[in-house]
Amino acid sequence: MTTSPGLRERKKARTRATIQREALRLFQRDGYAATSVEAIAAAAEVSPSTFFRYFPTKEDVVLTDFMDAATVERFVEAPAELSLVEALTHAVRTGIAELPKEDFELEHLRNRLIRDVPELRRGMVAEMVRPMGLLAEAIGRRLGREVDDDIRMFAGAAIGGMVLVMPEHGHDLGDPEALVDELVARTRRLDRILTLPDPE
Amino acid sequence: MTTSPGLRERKKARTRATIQREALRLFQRDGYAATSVEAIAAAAEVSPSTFFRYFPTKEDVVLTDFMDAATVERFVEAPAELSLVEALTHAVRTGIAELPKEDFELEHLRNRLIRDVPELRRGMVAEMVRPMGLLAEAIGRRLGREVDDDIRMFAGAAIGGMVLVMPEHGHDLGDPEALVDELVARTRRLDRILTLPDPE
DNA sequence: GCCTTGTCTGACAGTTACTGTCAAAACACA
DNA sequence: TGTGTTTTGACAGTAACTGTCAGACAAGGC
Repeated sequence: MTTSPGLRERKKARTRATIQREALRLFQRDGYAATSVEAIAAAAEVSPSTFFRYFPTKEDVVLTDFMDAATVERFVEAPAELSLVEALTHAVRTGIAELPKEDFELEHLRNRLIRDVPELRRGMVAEMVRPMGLLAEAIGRRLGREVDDDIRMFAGAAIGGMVLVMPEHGHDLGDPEALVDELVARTRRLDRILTLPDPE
Repeated sequence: MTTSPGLRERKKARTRATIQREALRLFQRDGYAATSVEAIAAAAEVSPSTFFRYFPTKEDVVLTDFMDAATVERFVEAPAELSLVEALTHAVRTGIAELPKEDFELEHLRNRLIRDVPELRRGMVAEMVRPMGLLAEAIGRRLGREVDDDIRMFAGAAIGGMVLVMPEHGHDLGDPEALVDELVARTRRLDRILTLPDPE
């Protein structure tokens, strides 16, 4: 895994990371709207064309999906006694914990941007459809059960339930632990609201 | 109310309706992306500037909010024995029923566009934050209860729960009754998934 | 080392959604 | 009819994308 997968691949990964890092830095410094793709490309020392090859839109630099394959796996494999919502919390929580603190800095910056820039907030919500779908499938796997409308609704409701209460925390949640605490509190609430009916 | 509110207002309303009608017609004929704002403006016999005065973005021609003040009112005033989800169904259902069939045609066209054009679908989901907020407040009013995080989560979950199952109906739902049936079936499911805990 | 093959990059031109400004036109009201 | 306000159209400008194409660069066989 950590062994070199070819010079080409490594270079691509580095370019991508550089673009994202520089972009976030500029967004923070000058504001999202005021930072042009051209400026980002210049800061990352690539051409605008290259920028768009790595990120299809300017938004996507900030909105990389927060529910990845690893999170899904942790959700499915979570201790059996946990409820669905608890398992989800568990998955996200351990994900945050495993994050190197350098990455967490970036993550934190991303979250602040999403919270503060309306356009990004909007994009984030729009992007939630994918996590919903992923969660639905993951629930199916965790329960060893066909994905039906009940599961799809449950998944959508679980993600949708967080939309209005997330922007709430105006405080910054700079360190991982505070964020996790917040998350746990929220999801405990969510667990009392949601119930997945038995199949059929 | 129905008496003329001045020539000016009437003309504005007509212009707005014309723009929207022409836009939807062109979207249907040529496709959403292939129809430029300039073309819409020309078809509606206004200037592009005027188009943007009536609709801040091209998307907004299609994405006029489906949860308006009247729906909220019907929700709040729905029979007391109905559950929250049932009351919501009731509100939407009666809203559809009251729609003149000409308007329903347009509504139907809009729904098809939203379903079929990815960009619009995305926009629709992004726009759901507002209905969520409206629903949260409406729930507070209906229950005569302060809007807290439980209510916010419930509202978000109720709307979010529909996201994955709505695109499902590939069939067209051309007539209002079929649509209502579909809606009722969905929301009955939703009612078993969601529970609003008592305050505190 | 060298050459071929496939991939990545940069330059460029073009489209279009959207913004802001300003003078002219259309309406409201006396 | 005249005056003040609102609405409109023309125009210029910005910036996010899209598509194309030739040149640079890495991978792998010789």
